Amino acid sequence: MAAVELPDGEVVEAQDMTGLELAQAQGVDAVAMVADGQLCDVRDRLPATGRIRLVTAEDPLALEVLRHSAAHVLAHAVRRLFPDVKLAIGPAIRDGFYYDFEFPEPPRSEDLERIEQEMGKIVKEDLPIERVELPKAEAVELLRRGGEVYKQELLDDLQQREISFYKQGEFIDLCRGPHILSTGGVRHFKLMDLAGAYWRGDAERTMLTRIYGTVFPSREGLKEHLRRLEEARRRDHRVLGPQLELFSINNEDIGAGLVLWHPKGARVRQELEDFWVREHYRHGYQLVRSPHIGRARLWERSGHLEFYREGMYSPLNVEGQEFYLKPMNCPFHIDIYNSRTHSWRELPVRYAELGTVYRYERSGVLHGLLRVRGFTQDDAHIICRPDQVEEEIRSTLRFALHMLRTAGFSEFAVYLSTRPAKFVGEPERWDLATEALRRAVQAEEMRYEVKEGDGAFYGPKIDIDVADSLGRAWQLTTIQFDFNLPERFDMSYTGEDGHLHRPYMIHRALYGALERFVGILIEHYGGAFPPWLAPVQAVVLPVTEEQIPYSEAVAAQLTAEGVRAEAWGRAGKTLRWLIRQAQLQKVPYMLVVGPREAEEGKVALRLRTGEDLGPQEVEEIAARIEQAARSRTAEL
RNA sequence: GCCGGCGUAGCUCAGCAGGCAGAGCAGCGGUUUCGUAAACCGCAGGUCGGAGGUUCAAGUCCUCCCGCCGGCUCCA
Repeated sequence: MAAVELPDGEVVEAQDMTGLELAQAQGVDAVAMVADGQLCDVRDRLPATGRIRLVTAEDPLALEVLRHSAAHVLAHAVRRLFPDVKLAIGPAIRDGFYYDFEFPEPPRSEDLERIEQEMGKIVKEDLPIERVELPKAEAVELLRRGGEVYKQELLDDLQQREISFYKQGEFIDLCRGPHILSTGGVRHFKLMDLAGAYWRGDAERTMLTRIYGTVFPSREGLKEHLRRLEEARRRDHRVLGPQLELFSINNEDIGAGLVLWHPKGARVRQELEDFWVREHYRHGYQLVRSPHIGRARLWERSGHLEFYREGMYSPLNVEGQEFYLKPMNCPFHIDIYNSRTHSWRELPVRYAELGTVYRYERSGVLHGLLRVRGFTQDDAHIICRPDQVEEEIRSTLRFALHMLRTAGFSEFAVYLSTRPAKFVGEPERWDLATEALRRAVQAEEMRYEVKEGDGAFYGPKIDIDVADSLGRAWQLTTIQFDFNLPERFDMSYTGEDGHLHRPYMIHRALYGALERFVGILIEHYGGAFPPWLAPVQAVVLPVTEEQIPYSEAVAAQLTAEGVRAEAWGRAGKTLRWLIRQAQLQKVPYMLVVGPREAEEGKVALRLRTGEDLGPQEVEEIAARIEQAARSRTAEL
């Protein structure tokens, strides 16, 4: 007997029937069921024992099923309009679904509308979605007749004897399921985009056309989703960057993926860097600096030319010698370490550098500040003894969280990546390092997830993702062991025993890259930086032209007290206009001065939040801003 | 790199099927002297991303290049 939980919580016993039959008997509108946490088709037979849950369309778990069915409706519509398309795959994804097709003629973006309309018809027709099981030989024959070369390839990989298809009206598709019961359930959908996608993600193979869409059980769900997309668009750092005069990047003369930091963006970055430098000194790091280029032999020795050449800029030739722009800082730091011998007593050595590197990224993957070709890593290399490894990882984790929390993030996800199939170094070292990583996260009481075999070929690692204000995850911190470079550069220290030993080396970046980090911060804060990062902290706004001299005096006084303040008064500009400008520039503090304030030597404080705090002494306001900046809170 | 979309004034965009390059904002000049998200009037501003080509005529059509945007296994 299987115990089946109904959506209202009631549990009934059932056997020898399908989930669908039970649902119909119970008058339940089930679209899927969950057995052992696995989503499965409600058309399946109930298992003999175990606990099953029937899921309705409203259940969040059903969303995946709905999306997958929507992908079929999309394929159905495309097949009707373009009978010669070949179908590839059409899964549910995080925000919706897609389907990959091979079109005889690539469709144009205008075709999306037609396809959407046809999908609407199929939904209205409310075609029952049925499952058809075929013996493998028949399945092969069916796909062969239809000329479905991609589906045939998928079928070749399947081991089962019975192959499932799903059929709705005249449309049939090889599919694992599960699916909702009829096309009528796919009401609130929208096609989002058209894109190219290689078959199986392989650039060597055919370029297919991918159509993206999204679908929700309710109109409100769809509207809310579109609203969130709009909100993300409003916070897009590529839009806010130029608007807030932070940076520019689309300059044909300079080159793709190369960033110009304008004064305000440079100020934000400078504040971050100042903080970063101070904290690194406080945490026992030594700062070093290294050049932007190095001779070919350096990169030969490091192995970069052998394994990372794709990612490097072409060499420069100077006086018959080849130089490369650095894609990483590590070889330089190692060279500093190797410039003399080291005793076991002086480890750990921690070298840190805001090191600007250049990497060749394929033109199509560049994206604002988030993916660029020239960027500054907040890099460091920790060189230590085996007995120090665990404590180094622990303190680095604490340090990372401190840096991320200060920047305004409070939700983290930690991932531990272990040894991959192809690796260098001794397994014993891998084990020690991996265990040290594991014990360190446990000791810090951080929840973490293991990504088995996902480490780099040269060592295991821990990555930290943060969630921003819209709940999006960004990978920032990475802490990686390296068993490759210490060998290649023959790094050593003299142990207590008087012999030379190979040290452990850990690469780590906390923010990742300054460019990317600032991009993420812009989106996280929607451009409204906390006082310590705001490029302009306060603007003084005169009510009439009469108060311009006074407003300038106030700004000068604040500047003298260390506040980033500007006087914005201009002939002919009303207070309303000035406030609007300040709001658009997201300046945290607006200091209004009219005749009354000028008379009393005060200013009226208005916050970016719209709050009006009335007249105050200038010193009072300076103290307030300094306090907010010093504490690095987001509070104004 | 590849597929699709795009590039018109500093910014946002209009310019339909080739036929004299437009608007709003910003800028500049003036008027207004104004109390918490856009006062009013005027002026100036463009090798239509670049280079070729088709045409009597190209912002518009074709080719190449540059740059930007969405995407390129979240696997039936």
